[in-house]
Amino acid sequence: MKIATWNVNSVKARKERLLAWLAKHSPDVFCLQELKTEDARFPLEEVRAAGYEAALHGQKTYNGVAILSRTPMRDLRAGLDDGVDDAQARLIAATVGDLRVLSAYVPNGSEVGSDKWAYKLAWLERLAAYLERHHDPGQRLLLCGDLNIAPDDSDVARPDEWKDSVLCAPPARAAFQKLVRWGLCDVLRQAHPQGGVYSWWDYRMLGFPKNNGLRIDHILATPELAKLARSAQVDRDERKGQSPSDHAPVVAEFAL
DNA sequence: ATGGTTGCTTAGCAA
Repeated sequence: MKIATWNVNSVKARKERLLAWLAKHSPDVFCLQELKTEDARFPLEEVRAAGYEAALHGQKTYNGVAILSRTPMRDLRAGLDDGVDDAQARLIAATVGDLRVLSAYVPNGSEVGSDKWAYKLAWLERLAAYLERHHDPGQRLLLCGDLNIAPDDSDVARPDEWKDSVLCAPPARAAFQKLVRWGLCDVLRQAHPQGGVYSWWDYRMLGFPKNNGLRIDHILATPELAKLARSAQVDRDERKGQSPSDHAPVVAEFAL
């Protein structure tokens, strides 16, 4: 079973790339982030024609997440489901077979110390509470998406340049470790323990040509599921060419 | 070097 996650940075701007990627890689489950569009404007017919069902939690202009699946999904849940008044569409969950799948777009946080930074840390706390409330580490659970955290310096091409950023600051990394301690394994790290694998390169300052990358997109799995991982990688080629997203897809194969 | 680029929406925000 092939699982993938990709921050597309606008599904409308990336429609042709998305359809081409589906045709080429045929993931069984594909988590998407930053759709930047309402559900009614998602290219549903084209995605269906490619052989996928879609669970959508869209939003105009910003955010928006989805899960695509070749087989039927059930028990869809959008949002953090905690009663907080929050208009930002950043989480959707669905069950595929006996697998619970979460597609998450964690807030970027802008600058350390800003209001957006506080929202990021609060959102991560709410995500941890969501896991406690709805799940346990004994289940087959996948948390996929743009978590906007580079867990370790080995996930950053230029650690000194990024150490004070919202992607690397200690409170963000501590929030990631809290998810790990709860019972989520970092499947991509497991496949590349030496690091040096990146999933995002800033459009600015020639980020990709200089390979000034960070690993902020993740496939996390509960322990029994992580043991079934057979491969995990970043499709770095998707970052190349005309009109790429600033993120590359992360792909993992499971013996399921 | 508070720079630089992209997308959405149309001047300014978010990343």
